Amino acid sequence: MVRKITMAELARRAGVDVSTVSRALNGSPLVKKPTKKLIMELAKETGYVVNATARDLRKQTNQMLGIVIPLSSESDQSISDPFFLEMVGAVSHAASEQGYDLIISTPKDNNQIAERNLLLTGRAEGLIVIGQAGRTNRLNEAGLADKNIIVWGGETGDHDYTLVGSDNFNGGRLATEHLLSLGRKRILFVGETTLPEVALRFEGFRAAHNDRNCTTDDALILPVNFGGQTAYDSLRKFVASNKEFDAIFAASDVLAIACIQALQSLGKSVPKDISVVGYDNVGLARLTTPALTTVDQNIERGGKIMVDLLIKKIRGDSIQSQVVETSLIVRRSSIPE
Amino acid sequence: MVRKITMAELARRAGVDVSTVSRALNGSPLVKKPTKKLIMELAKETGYVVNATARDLRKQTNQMLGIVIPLSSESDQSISDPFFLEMVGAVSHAASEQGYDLIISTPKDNNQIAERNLLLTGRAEGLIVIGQAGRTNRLNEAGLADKNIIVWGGETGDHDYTLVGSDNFNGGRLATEHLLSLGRKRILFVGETTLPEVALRFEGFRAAHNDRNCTTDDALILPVNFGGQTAYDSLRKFVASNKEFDAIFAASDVLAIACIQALQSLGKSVPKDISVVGYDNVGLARLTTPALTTVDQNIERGGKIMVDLLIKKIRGDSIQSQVVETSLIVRRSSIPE
DNA sequence: TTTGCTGTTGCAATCGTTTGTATTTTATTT
DNA sequence: AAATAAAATACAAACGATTGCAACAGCAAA
Repeated sequence: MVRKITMAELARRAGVDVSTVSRALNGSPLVKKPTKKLIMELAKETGYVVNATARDLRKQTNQMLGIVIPLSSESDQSISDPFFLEMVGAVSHAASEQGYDLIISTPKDNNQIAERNLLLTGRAEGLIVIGQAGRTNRLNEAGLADKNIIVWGGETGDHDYTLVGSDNFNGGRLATEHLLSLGRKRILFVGETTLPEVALRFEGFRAAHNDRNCTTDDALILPVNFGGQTAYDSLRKFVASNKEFDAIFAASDVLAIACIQALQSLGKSVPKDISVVGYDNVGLARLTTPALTTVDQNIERGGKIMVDLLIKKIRGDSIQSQVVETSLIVRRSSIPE
Repeated sequence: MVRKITMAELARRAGVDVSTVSRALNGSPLVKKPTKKLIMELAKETGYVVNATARDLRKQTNQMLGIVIPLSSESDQSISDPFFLEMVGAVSHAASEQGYDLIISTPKDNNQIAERNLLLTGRAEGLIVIGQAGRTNRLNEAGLADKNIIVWGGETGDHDYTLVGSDNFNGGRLATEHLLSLGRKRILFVGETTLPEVALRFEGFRAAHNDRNCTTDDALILPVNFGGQTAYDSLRKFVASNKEFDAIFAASDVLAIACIQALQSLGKSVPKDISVVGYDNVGLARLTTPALTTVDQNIERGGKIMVDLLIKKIRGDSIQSQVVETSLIVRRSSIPE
C-alpha cells in the first residue's frame, strides 16, 4: 500500500507551513490567492485527502450518527424484517441530507455494548435505537438516557430518553374500527402484547370495541412474536382448534402476510371469508395478493423526525418526545367485496 | 453536557502515569495486579470509555467498513428495494461477526464523492459497493480500483476492481430452462438488458433457448429498469398490445411481483395462464400469492463473502473476484398445476 | 527615515491515545 | 549488605490535523 500523503508532506512540497496548507484547504481568507492556488493544485495532483480521524480528534466532532437495531431473541424479529430495513433506509436518507454519515450496528442480544461502544467512544455523536425490544429500561440502566439518544418505540411512561414512535393506540383503534364497520364481529388479535408498541395497539383494539359496545374475547388473542414462520404455524393450529373468527388484526405486516398465507393454505379466502389488516405499511404490503390493508407507520417521515431531533439535541437544543401520526391505508385484504 | 473523562484524568486520580492507565486498560502484563485493579475500578466508577478517535489516530486503524449504494437515476432502483436492504443486513451481520462496524452511505447520483469521502479520508478501511449501477467505469476512473474495494455486480470484463456477484448467466439459464421444461414456449423477458447483471441473465435466457433448439423472439423483451411501478404500467400496456406470451422471466423479484399484480389486475391467472419466475429470492418472495419461483442470489452468503474478502484485502492478502452460486427456488408462481 | 497598519505566514500547543525506551522500584542472589 | 536481575512505572514522542497568537513582510502616512 502506498503511504498516504499527509498535510506535512504537502507543506514541504509547497514550501510553506502546515498551518497555511490547512487554512488554504479550508478556504480561509487568511491565505493569499496565489499560495492558495498553488496548494490546491498540489493537493489535486497528489490526490491528497484530509485524514478524517485527525480532524475529528482535533475538532472534537465527527459528522456521524449511529443506528442500532437490538434484536432480542424474545422478539424473534430479524434484521431482515422489512420494517427495520426500511427504517434504516429512511434514517440513512435523512442523515445524509443533513451531512451526516450513518453507522449501523446490529448487536445480537449482548445488551448495552453496542450503544456504549458507538456513543461513548465518540464514534457517533448521536444514536438512534430502533425498538425497545422488550427491554424498556436497558437505556435507563445504562445511564445513557440523557445522552444524545433517540428511541423508536411505544410510549411506556417510565423512560427518561426521548421517544419517537407512531401513534400506536390510535393505529390500533383505526384498524379495528375499520373491521368493525365492515360488519366483522369476531376479530383475532395477532401479536405479542407484552411488547410496549404492541400493547398500545391492543389497547386501541379494545377501545374501538368499546366505542361500538362490542365485547372483546380473550380467546381471540394469538400471542406471537415478530417472526413470520411462528405466526404461520400458530395460526394454522389456532384455526384447527375451531374457534370462530371473521377477521384478523396483526401487529405487523409480516405477521399479517404470514396469516394470509396460513389461511389460504387452509382453503380460506381473504378477504371473502376473513378480513385481514396489518401494521407498518412496508413497501411490499402493496404487492401482496390481495394487497394488504394496513396502518401506515410513515417510516420515511419517522426516520426524518428522529434524525432532525437528534441533530438538534447534539447542537444543544432541548427536545421532546414526539408522536408520528398514523393513518389507515385501505387495500383489498380487508374488504369482503 | 458533562465534560467527558479522559485517560489523563483517570491517571491523575490513580496517581499514576497515563501510559500505565493505557496499559492497564488494555490488559498489558506489564502492570502490577493491584495497580491494574485500582485503575479498572476507577474506570468503572467514573464511567470512563476510551476515545475511539484518539485511539484510531494513534493506531492508524479503525474497525470500520463502508457500504455504499449508488442509486443512479437511470436504474430507478431505490434504497427501499428489498434486495438492497437485505444486502445491507447481510453485510452488517458479517461485518459485526468480524468485529467491524459498518458505515452506510446512500449518495444520490453525485458519483465518486461518497467513495472518496469514506475510503480516502480513512473513515473506513474498506468499501463495499453494491451494484455498478450502469456506470461500470466509475471506480476505474476514480483511481480507486486498486484500493480496498469490493463491488457487487455482474462481470463485465473491463474492470480493475474485485468483483463479487451471483452467477447471473447460470441463474438466467436455470430459470429459463425451468419454464421451457414446463412446456412454456413464449417467454417474456422483463428487465433492462443494458445493465451488466441483467445482460448476463439475458444471455443465460438465450442459452437455455438454444439448448432446446427454441428460438427467442426479440419482441418478447420488455426493457424496464428496476422500479416496480414502471414494470406494472409497462406490462399492462404490453398485454394490451396483444402480443402472445405464456411465461415471464423477470430480472428481479420486485419486477416479478409487479408483473403478477399487473396480470391479475387484467384478469389473468398466475400460474395457470402465465408462469412467472423472478430473480433475487428476497424474503418476501415466499410470502406472495402465489409464492414466487425465483433464482436465489444467496444474499446472506454473498454479503459474508464480500466482507471476508475485503478484510483479507485490508490485511494485505491478495484476493480474487468470486462468483456466488445461484440456484433455482421453485415455488407456486411458475407451476401451471 | 520612522511609525503604524494590514495582510500573510509561521510557531507551537492541542485533541486523547499508544508504545519504545529510560528510569525507578522491588526481589533475588551472593 | 551489596550487586544484579527482574518487574513496574514514568517519560516523551508519535499519530495528522486545527487554531490562537506571534512574527514578519510590504506599504502608506507622518
